[in-house]
Amino acid sequence: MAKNDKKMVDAITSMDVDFAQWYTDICKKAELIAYTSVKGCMVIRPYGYAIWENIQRILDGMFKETGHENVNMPMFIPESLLQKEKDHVEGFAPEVAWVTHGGHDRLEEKLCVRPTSETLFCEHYANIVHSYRDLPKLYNQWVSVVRWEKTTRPFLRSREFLWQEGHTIHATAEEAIEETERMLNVYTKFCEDSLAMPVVQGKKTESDKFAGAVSTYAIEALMHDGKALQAGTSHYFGDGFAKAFDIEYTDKENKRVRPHQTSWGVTTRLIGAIIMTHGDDNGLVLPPAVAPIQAVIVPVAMHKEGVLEKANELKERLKNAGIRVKLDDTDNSPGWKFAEYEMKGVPVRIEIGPKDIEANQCVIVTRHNREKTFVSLDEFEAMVAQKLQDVHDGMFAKALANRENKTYQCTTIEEINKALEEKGDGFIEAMWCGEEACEDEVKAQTGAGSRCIPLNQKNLSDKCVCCGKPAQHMVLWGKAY
RNA sequence: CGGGAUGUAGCUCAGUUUGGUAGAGUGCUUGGUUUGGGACCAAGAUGCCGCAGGUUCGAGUCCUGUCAUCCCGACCA
Repeated sequence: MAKNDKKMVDAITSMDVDFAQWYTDICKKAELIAYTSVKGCMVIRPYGYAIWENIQRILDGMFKETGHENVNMPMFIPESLLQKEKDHVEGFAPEVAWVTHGGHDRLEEKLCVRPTSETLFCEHYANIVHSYRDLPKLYNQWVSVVRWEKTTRPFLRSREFLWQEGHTIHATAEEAIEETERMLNVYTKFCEDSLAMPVVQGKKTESDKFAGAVSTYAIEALMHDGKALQAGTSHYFGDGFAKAFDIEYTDKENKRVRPHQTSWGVTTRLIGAIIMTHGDDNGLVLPPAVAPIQAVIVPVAMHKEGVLEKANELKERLKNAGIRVKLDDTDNSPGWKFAEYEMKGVPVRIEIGPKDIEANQCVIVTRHNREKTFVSLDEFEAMVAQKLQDVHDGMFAKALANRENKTYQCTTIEEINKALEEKGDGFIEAMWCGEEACEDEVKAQTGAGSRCIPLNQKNLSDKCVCCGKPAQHMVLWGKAY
């Protein structure tokens, strides 16, 4: 540890002292966001947006790989259209923003700013789906949506947020269910392989599912402070929306039948998840796959002959190797740069100075553990690539260990409270009878709500943790963002 | 939406009790010296004191309203 540690830590609030303040500090100091004069609407600054662009690029590739096409729907929904599906409108009505005027004139029918686009997709599908030959339609869009949240936080809960929403329509229930599961798996793979973030796949309980869905699946992640964050959802709609929006097609037997639908989405909340899963007291720690800068080169004693030339040469070598690299040749001190790029979460730092050049080497420092390695320039590109992989693996292992240390099996409410009290917030695995009353009771008595019914079930007991009646499922419980 | 707190230079904050010419540190600009964990010297620039009303000869300071941010609840991706 460097002797100047204290000075660096002073830059942000320690996560152990005040996790919420630490989170806000990271958002601002790593230049991810800036606040604006509109509550809950933030500027996503270039560095933050670059993370989102990388998330988009990778996910969009995965969507295309699974046969999806991108489209763009209007941002306005007429009130009458929103109201076609009863559960859907009831679920979203409390948080929609309305447009009532165009210029100076009051609108005949007010327009809702989309909180999600099921209704628009359904209206469109009713127009273009006529035959089994028209199915499936596998659509996705990258847009922003608006939900009039009461309490807002950068990335985690803003009134406008960026997301992708996939909307698909299929000939049969089986196909649609398969799609729902496929996309849940795509999200899981993305979180684990690209964000180094382990997630639990599960099904939402009846009370917690999407407004209008038959079933909602989700991936749940555990943050460093032991609180849960829903990282993505995938819904199966059955033919409920098709009924409400009068979507029908003619099948091979010349019969009129209803198609089955899905929708699925992830949002800029994933950036919040990255911050809270991987960050530390020195700042952000970014997964290499989505880091805007994967490797930063810090020249030492820059004015000395040959240093900057060598640094530039290393930059070119990494660029040619397909690594996102930045050379910082500003005249800030090396120490300043070290701290700066740690705050920004750059996975790998390369130091190159006169002593290194003489020895045909450089120093590679990995962000997640701040380990230094001296590396021969002969194997430079391969070693940087290896270190990026090490950072990813190390981050994943650390996040998984955190989750495992904070996952508690309980068979009574007393045990839940005891675990949360003694070990801190975390995931609770406990059996449940399936009654909403018990779900509510557990939350009321422990503060931990049901997060999901994990697909990977364990049989911890044959009795409900709350009422003691026969258990149906193991539920994952936790306090959530 | 309920309870609490805060808005003054890019950032962190003092000044508000007791109304009287707008402050500090840091950052920024320029020049020089430096450079392996947030360097140093010198000179310089930077403010509708969140916004709108009101009281007053005079408001950063007092009063009313409003907006934003943070924390704790209820609701949510």
